[in-house]
Amino acid sequence: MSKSDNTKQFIVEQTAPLFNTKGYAGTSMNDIMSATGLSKGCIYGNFENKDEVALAAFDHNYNLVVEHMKTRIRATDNAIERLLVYPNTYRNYFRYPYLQAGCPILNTATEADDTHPLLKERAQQAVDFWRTSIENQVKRGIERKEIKADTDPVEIAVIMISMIEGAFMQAKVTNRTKELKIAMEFLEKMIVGLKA
Amino acid sequence: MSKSDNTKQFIVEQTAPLFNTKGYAGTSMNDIMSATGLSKGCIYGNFENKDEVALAAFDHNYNLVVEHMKTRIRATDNAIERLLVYPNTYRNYFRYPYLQAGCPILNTATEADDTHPLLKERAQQAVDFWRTSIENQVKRGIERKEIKADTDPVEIAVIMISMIEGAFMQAKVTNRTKELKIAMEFLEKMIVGLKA
DNA sequence: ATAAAAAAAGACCAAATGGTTTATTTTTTC
DNA sequence: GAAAAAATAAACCATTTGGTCTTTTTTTAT
Repeated sequence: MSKSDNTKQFIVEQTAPLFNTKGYAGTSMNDIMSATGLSKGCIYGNFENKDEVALAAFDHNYNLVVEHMKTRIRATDNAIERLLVYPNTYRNYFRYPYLQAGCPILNTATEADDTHPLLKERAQQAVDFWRTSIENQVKRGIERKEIKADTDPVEIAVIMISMIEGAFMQAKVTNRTKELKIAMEFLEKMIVGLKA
Repeated sequence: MSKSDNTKQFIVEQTAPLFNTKGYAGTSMNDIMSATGLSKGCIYGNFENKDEVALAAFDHNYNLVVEHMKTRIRATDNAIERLLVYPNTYRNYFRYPYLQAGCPILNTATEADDTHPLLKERAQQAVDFWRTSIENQVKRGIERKEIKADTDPVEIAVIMISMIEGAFMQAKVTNRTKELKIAMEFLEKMIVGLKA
């Protein structure tokens, strides 16, 4: 890894929480400079512009979540358990630094949907990938007779994502986990109810 | 109504969609000036600062949603129908100009949760009020024997709000209503299933 | 050890930011 | 219809914005 690759990585790591907290419009080049302790020349030597930093920061935040899920999902041995990883993770979001400022997908989607096409596209791809992942997990669960055959994979995926993101929003804005807990418990009951 | 009351109202009406679309950090005084066609002096003659305009704009957006719900709910004659108003409205959000840029609660909550205490408080109050309203509707429905006695009002409220906001986010970021439709249909089935 | 190349620092820039102040216009009151 | 008051326009301000350019430092290759 070259020096600049290193710096690039460093900038992304330091600014990713910033963008997730303050949003794209709310994060300035000055914020980026003080978060990294680097000069403007250095930032612009490694990235074209603020946009590129923001996109890299989103990718980073998103990847952290995906990697977390992948790791936990690998540790399971049936479809029901795999699905339970999602509500279980989000219910304890405060344990994971990259979720403390909120879900990067939710934050980016709501800010960028009418303002920033590139970020919006990233958020959209993230949502689509998430939905497809859940769908596939349900499908494979049906094939392996771990999940009831009449389960609708798309419906399950949509319900899970909606519930998680909606409940997460409430947790963040109320500083309570009561609603999040209720919603995640409902989801867990629903998932367990899919058992074949 | 005095001249300035009129202008104040005008400024709020013209900027409310702006703030809902571009967010607080993304909306500048210049945006406000061109949206209203008024001078800076006039804006600052009617509002202390950008903050005050933003808060008034949120209140306006939020009130439009609340009034819409109230009106539709008044036209129903049982608890099940009343609950159905929510998924029914959000599923057709594109019909209502004040929802086209997104749900003001969701947008404000996700932007302000870590950045703008005053706006955050407004969003929090909105969420709390919404949850309480649904809870009360469920409770009254139980009293009037329109809803099953073993229904948990809090759980229903949390599930409804989470589902609506989470599905709405997906609709906005994907430019599709597929997910929103699936989620709202699920909600509707669930609500109808509460019938005593 | 040194020359060349890469990376980082920091001075610089024009434009935009939120906000104030003064001037002008409009409205109200008598 | 004139004087006072209120509302609006517009010039102005310091600061911050995203971004560039030149200089200095650090790294790399010989």
